[in-house]
Amino acid sequence: MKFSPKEIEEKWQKRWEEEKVFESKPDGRKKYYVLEMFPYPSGKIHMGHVRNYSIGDVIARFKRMAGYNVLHPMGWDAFGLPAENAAIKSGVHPREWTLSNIANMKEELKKLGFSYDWNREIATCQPDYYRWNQWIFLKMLEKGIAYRSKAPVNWCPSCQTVLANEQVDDEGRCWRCGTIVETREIDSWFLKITDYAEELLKDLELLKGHWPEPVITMQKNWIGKSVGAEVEFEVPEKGEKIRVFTTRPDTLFGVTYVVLAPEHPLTLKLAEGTPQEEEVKAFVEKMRRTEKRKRSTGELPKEGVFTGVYAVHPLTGERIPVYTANFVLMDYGTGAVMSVPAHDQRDFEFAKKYGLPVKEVITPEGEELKAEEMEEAYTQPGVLVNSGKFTGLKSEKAKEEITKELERLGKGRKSVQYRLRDWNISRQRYWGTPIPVIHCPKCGIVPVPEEELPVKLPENAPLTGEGRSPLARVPEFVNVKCPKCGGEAERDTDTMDTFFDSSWYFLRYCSPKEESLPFKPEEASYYMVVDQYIGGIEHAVLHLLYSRFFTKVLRDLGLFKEPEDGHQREFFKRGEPFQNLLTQGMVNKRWISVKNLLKALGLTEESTVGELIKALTGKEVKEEETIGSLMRKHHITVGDNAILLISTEEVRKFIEGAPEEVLKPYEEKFGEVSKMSKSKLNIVNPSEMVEKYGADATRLYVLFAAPPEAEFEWKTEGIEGAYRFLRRVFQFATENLESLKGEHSGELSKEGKELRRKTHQTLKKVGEELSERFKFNTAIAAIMELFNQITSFKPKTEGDRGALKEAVEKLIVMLYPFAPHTAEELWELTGHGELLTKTPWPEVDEEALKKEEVEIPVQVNGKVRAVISVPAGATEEDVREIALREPKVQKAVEGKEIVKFIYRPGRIVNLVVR
RNA sequence: GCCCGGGUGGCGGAAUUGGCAGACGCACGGGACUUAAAAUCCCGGGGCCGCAAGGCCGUGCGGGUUCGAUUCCCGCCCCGGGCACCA
Repeated sequence: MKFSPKEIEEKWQKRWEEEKVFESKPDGRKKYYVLEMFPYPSGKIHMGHVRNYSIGDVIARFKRMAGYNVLHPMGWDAFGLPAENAAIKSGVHPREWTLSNIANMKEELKKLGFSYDWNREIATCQPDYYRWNQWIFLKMLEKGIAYRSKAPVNWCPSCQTVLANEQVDDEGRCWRCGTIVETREIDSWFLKITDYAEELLKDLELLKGHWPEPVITMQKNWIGKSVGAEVEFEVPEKGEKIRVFTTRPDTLFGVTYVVLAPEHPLTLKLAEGTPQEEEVKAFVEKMRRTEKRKRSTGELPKEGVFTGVYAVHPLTGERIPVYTANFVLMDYGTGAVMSVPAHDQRDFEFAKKYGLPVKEVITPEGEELKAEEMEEAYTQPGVLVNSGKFTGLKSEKAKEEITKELERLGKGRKSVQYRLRDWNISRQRYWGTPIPVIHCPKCGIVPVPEEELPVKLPENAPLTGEGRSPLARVPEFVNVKCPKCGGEAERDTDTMDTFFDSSWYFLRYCSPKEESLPFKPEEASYYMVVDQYIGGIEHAVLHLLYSRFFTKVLRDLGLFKEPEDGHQREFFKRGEPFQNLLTQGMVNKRWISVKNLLKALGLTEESTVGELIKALTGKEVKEEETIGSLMRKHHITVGDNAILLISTEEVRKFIEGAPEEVLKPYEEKFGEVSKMSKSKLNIVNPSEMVEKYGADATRLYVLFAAPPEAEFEWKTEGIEGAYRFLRRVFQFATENLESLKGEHSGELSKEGKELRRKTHQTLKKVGEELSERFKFNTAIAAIMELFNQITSFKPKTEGDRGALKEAVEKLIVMLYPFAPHTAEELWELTGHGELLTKTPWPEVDEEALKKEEVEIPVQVNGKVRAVISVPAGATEEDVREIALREPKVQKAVEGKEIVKFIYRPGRIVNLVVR
């Protein structure tokens, strides 16, 4: 029988849909919620998606067989800039663009045969989804979690929009378009995530062992908690106080100057009327023009000016100069620092540059430190010196004591700072959730009444990519009556950051059609917490932190009904949405740039096309055009994939075979491996793979190539291997249908027993991998091993035929989570009436695992010299005797004294000889 | 600079508690089938020496603990990622 994946796949996808086997409703069974990060509908499924969803599908299908009520939903993160950019470029409405992309991608997902409950599909751009964004926002507004503030924000001049700090990369570029970000002051809506900083940090403890360690660390760093003290420095001649934050109150006596951020409100105020006023003004102005990124990365040399005034040290009463400098940032701590040059490297460098005093107040235990001899700051803890009554204390103790003293004097207090900033959710864009508030000249900010939700996006906003929000240019949207006073008022014309949409979508899946609340408390109580979440590491902070924040907020709003029992109760109580997280690695592909190809061939852009052809094929042709000129003609740059160059008509006509094949040897040797991306043209289109090899082979390969969390390099040969394996299994089963369908009983031969043992060993191994370790690559390897044993097995007895039948049957079942279509087909062909999808995962027969004889390696001085076979119940004495009888062992110990005999039952023998 | 993760054949990777290093697959070599090729099937393989039996070496490098180390400890090198004038 011929193996035709296409037919098989269509057949079973249809059957599964007809029998509604992937639909889930709350029932008496234990639930299992497996979730993959929903995709942005960019147009096509890419390999990263395939990998993500294949991992999820293996888990979902296995858990279903293991008896769980599995919730496995899919939806679309459908708001966002690309749709709007497409509209600007080609005039197509963002809704149309998005919905047609969704339709296309859904088709692709269906062809891959993922076991989703499509009844629960959601798209965040639909009013019945985003109305709940608005509802949640209003609840947050009520609770004071959402607030309005004028704040310096990151403005991307290209996207014409405000970006969150998280959306600006470390080079100060927009995360989407790469344009350098500017700073602007804008009225915006913020969410007070900082109120939850402590809880978000503390609950990371609960996630340990369930989430990958790097993700936990990244979140921890992102929240960035520092414990220290706030200290006040008075400036008597101006009647002002400078508040600073420090993590080292123990170094307070070493303060020799104070520094304000240039943007600090006191900077200009203090300098007023001093001889330094003009200089300070010029400095502040200069800093305003300096890129924020450069300021905050430390790549600029330290620079500052004296403000002309002195502050008073809170404990010693000394007069110390006040400076303003570029290295102090307004948006961390209080925007001012106390400088302790002896014990802080930045302060040290600044002090040396401007000739400010260095005063040592901490020494390493048992050592002396001289300020004048220091070449860098001593930043470790130690023992206090020159610190009045605190001299002699250790740093830790001194921190406490000095803080207490400040509190007693009313000049300071204990303080905790976080790096985490509140989340700015306002976007001056069209394709997002309208913010449901009305600005009334009389009443101020008025929330849209709940019964008027959703505030729908108008269809006809002009999308030009310029100016502020497109919604501001739709009068019938903007102009409304104030719900409070009935007077003329205006709607807010901003839309929400799309991270808002994705911060709670996993809850909506629990009740996707609910009309009176974002989700039904009983349903969320049944399905939540997500048992297994799977997605890319790129969401380690943003999406995952926001989702944790939202879940905690929704819990505090009283939207959950706490479950009576269950292992996840603790996660539920703490508002943690995802119990286990798996971050899958990237799918990479080898490619070669024009630059590297030319280098490998020993050519330059000045070489002729003729020389290129000769180097590639050995053919002599007369083509005098230079490669550089050809590249300019086709807009190819040296960083582009060389495939572009080879595919130009001028080159293509001289080479035989596909351009990919011509380049392959050069890619192997001189190419590089990077993430599949459009710009590098190193993309493998999943749908083409499904077309050519089938969904099962594509999925099997992606899962077999590497463990899920590791990166892997896509190789065409690999998917061919997966295809061959499936075909061999299919062929073997269909060629042996008679014995696989029949009833067999009787005695087993030795080989028959071994086959049974292998079958149950594999079952045990695969079961463990699927439920605990998620190392799908080794699970598949084990299945392949079993298959290799099956094909070399020659049944001798009727009982043997039974063992063979059992082995193949179990193999089909084990194959199911990875290659479900092929497995279903074989299940049916081997005479099973019920869907394999509905078949329970088989039990391991512990009896079959037992061995009569065990193979034990025998080492002499740690080197393996022989392998002996001993009866399973052999005593240490028996084993010793068998080992010593072994000729190879005898040879190795000949003429030597056996000092020690080590036996680890069932594992190893080691003879120590001298 | 700080914090994670990693380094094993030609390649992807395996070794679950310190116990036979290299499972499984890919690529490769040899053979069978074929007029031939492809496909398929069988066999082979870490390196060095050897006709072979066998021996020696081998998990980034150097040391240590142990009967025994890819695994544990100390010191270093390299690669990938995150954070970073954060007070």
